[in-house]
Amino acid sequence: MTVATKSKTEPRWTRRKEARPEEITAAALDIFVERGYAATRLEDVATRAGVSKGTLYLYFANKEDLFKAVVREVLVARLAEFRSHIGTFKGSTIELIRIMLRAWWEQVGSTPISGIPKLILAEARNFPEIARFYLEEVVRPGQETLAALIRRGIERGEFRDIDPVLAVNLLTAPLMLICLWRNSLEPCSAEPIDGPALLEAHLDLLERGLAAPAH
Amino acid sequence: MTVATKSKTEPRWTRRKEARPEEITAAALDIFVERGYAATRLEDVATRAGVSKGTLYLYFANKEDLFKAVVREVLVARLAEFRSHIGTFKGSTIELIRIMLRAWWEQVGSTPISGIPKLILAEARNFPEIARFYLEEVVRPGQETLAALIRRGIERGEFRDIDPVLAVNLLTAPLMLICLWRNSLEPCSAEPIDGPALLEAHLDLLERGLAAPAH
Amino acid sequence: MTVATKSKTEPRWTRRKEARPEEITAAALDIFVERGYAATRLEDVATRAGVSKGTLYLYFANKEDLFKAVVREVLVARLAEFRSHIGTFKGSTIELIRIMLRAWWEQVGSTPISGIPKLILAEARNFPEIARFYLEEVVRPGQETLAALIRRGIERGEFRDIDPVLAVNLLTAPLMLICLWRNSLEPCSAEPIDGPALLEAHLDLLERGLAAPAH
Amino acid sequence: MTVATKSKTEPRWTRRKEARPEEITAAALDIFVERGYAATRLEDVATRAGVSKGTLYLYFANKEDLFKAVVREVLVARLAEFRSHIGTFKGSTIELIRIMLRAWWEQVGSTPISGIPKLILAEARNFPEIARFYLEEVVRPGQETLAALIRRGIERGEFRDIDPVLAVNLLTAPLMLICLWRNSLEPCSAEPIDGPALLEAHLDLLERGLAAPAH
DNA sequence: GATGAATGAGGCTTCATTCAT
DNA sequence: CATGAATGAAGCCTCATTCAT
Repeated sequence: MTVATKSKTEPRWTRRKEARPEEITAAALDIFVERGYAATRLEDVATRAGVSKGTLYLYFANKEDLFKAVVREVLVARLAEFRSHIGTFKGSTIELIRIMLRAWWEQVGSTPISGIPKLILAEARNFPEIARFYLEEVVRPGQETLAALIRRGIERGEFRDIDPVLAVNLLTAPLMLICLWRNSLEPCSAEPIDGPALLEAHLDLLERGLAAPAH
Repeated sequence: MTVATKSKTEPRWTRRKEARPEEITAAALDIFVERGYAATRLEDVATRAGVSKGTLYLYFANKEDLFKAVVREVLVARLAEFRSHIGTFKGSTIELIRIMLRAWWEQVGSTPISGIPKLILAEARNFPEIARFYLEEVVRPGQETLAALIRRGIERGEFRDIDPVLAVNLLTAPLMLICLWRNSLEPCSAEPIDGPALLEAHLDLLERGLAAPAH
Repeated sequence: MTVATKSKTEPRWTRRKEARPEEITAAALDIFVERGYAATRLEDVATRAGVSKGTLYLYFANKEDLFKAVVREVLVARLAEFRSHIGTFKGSTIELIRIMLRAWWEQVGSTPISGIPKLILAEARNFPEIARFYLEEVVRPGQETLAALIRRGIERGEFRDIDPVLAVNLLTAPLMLICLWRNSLEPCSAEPIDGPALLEAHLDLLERGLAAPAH
Repeated sequence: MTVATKSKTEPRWTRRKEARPEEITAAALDIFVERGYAATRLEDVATRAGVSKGTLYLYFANKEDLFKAVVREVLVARLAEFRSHIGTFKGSTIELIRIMLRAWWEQVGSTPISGIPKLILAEARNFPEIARFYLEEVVRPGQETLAALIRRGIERGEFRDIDPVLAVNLLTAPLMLICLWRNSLEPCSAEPIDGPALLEAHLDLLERGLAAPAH
């Protein structure tokens, strides 16, 4: 929220107050993803953020508020960024999809943000409000954007006739798999998933599997 | 104190000792899936199982023990059942896969067992031991079985050359999506996923996407 | 309560019901002495007595009642026995004392009954009623008997002039020490006290320490 | 919520963090001595210490840890104090003993520390570790010191030939009696023991009973 | 603003007690 | 009579939250 052009007034303070909330939500994201909401102790969040327990309450009303802030902040920031890209895609539909998935890997799949889906899946039933927020702000828009892409492919004769909704689910399933694997089983000594390779294989499968029959 | 004149009141325990553990784990599975481990209160488990709090401790040493019993029991029971089927598959490889996925839907995807993957993904980092158990007893054998199927398809010239490990991930990703969706977002008023339709679309995609080029 | 003259009716039962209460109190004495009242679990008492938990309640109304029964039974039985001896003592006073202490060792100090004083000291403040019972039925009569002995020694010119009450305390202190040591520190790997030797040394000390000056 | 207009209400914590542990162990000593370990409720300890239940856990990991801290703190503090006195004794051996016992009365017998022996005797078998600690740090050194005194008396021709170990037990038995009486039966309306008088009588008995034969 | 000592509601767990068999 | 499965009150302990400094 607070940004670059800030005053130079307090010279003796090295840690800038304005950065606090972000430092805290970043720390909280890590621990919420790692342990889940209920098992996360605010003391641990505070410690990882380098502040005291009491300080959390200067910025967030309570644990639930912090949780929502974590989800919202990360999502809201990324969503804006993502949407701006989507409009600019050009070329053949499968090429658009290829570019999108690669961008997704760069900005989500390979970053701590990949922890958000795991967090939400795990806590959805304890936080229906957050689940709905996520559904409406992330899932639905994402699905609609992708469904539009699929429809574009069908209309342009690139893809065979397929239910766009089902196609969107098939398109996104491996992305979910990557997010969840990376943030749950992989840290428990499972061998890591090779994200880029899986995405390329997925794209190959999609290209052939969606292709319209050769006239 | 006076006992003589009452004889038809509801009995304190009509059911058998042998039935109790399953009744309890069934109730516990529901609630663990719904809320996660930490947020699950044993009192709620007891109530849903129709027993008192103390009764849980006649069968399980503590909460963690109950949790492990839930995972182990459900998995172990299903695994045995599943393995017996796998050996009997015959016919073309894609047909085998088709039969397997449909069987999976019948026995896992459409049942409460679909909650187990969600539970494990959510709690893996709090229960690394269970994560490892699941990896070794479920994930790895499942992946190996499927990888063998893929290899069979390649060797018989049915499938194009593809990394079997990646193919297995692509094959299973929509199954995971179904499990997770059904047990997290769907109960929060998200529109339900049509499992059978998604699986058929998935199979179509696989059939075309894996097919060897018609040379 | 139930006694010797019992019918010969049920021939197929080997374990006689009438022995039950004593078997239970004997087991309970051991465990109460070992762990204290609060830390004693009735399940352990039942197991050691070779009966089920429910059976305890056929003979004792509740835990407290069992505790009181243990104390009372052991004490009442011994007290009667002891009192019968006391009247018969003869000879010089120090000789009487010598005989008494040796009898005490035989019948109390070297037996499980030595656990009773430890039990009562440990639980007196939680069971004032028992403490008072013990004071009035055991401590006070014992002290009076001994005080009478001391007075007899003084009157007969055997002992120097000493406050009989204090003398009784000095007389009994090593007995207490033996009881407590044997039932608390000794089982924790402390080297055992040699009861008979200590009593003999105590008697020697008393003989010289109480002796009237040779005028 | 509104804070401004109240400012003179009782403060939640006026005392220092450093004072708390001692306040708590002092309160705990009282209640542990009074009720025993198992029957002591931490809530009562907290109340007597003037803090809340949770506060105990800021200073002690759990109930057992608190118990050990009570024993250790009281003993360690007194032991150091006591040892410093012992070296400085001079004069005839019986005179040394006389001085020691009087010092013991001042510093132990007449103070709450007299509750420790009762506590340890009562709980030894539940806390063998503490029993051993007490044996090695208190009982054994004390016995050795006293045995050395006895030997000194024998060597200097003041005392007759007696087994020093037995003599030590006879020497300390009345002290134990005082400790136990004061902390168990006496609070249950038993008439109090006159400590100083008993100790003087004990010293008289010892002086005569241990004295070497006249010529 | 920032701290961390203090609080106390709430959950896990034990075990004395009950009662259908 | 005897059993032992079942109960639920009670106590230990955790941790989100508050607030004097």
